[in-house]
Amino acid sequence: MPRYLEHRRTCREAPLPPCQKVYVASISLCQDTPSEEHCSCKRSLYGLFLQYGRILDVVPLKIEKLPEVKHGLYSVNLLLREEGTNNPQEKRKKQEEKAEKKRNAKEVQQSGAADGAFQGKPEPEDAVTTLNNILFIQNLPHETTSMMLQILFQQYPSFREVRMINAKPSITFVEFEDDVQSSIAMQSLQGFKITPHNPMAISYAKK
DNA sequence: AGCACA
Repeated sequence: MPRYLEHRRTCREAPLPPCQKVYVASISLCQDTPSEEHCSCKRSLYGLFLQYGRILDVVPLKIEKLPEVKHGLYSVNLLLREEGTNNPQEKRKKQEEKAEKKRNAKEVQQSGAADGAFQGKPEPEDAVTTLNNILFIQNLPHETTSMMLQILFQQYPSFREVRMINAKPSITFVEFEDDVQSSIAMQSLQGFKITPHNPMAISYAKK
């Protein structure tokens, strides 16, 4: 039995915690025929939403008003994770991050650097600042699939395709039709976490 | 950290 189904079964059998919130998200998706239990989109949605809480179900939606869209729209129903329900590892990491922020703030003060310290120094004309209709994504967790990335990026207009690199699973390229659209997608998804430990780092691809 | 495909 696939892991995402195991997870769902556990959810059904386990007594529910005092009800938090039920979150419903609808997302337009892939072309796969959703043969009930194994559709790659469904699996990807489980993968993407697991971090937010206890997934009750991923339900294909029927859209009568859009007869040409037979499938590809799902709602994800889940109980949002309560604050502080995260595992101890995460807690520790958060504490470390806080401590580091403090340290950094001190260093800045001591060196006398103000907010405008870098004003006047022109940014180097490198890949980070050069617009491109292709985005370069880094820091992806191993379990990332191109379907997951497609779900994330195709919600922005003029999405073209995701190209993963087999040899380097933690990076990928996402193409849009122009650099205006790619920039919007970049801003919106910058730092998006597929797992709590992997905020994605998005920059423009090198020309 | 890292930049592939055409």
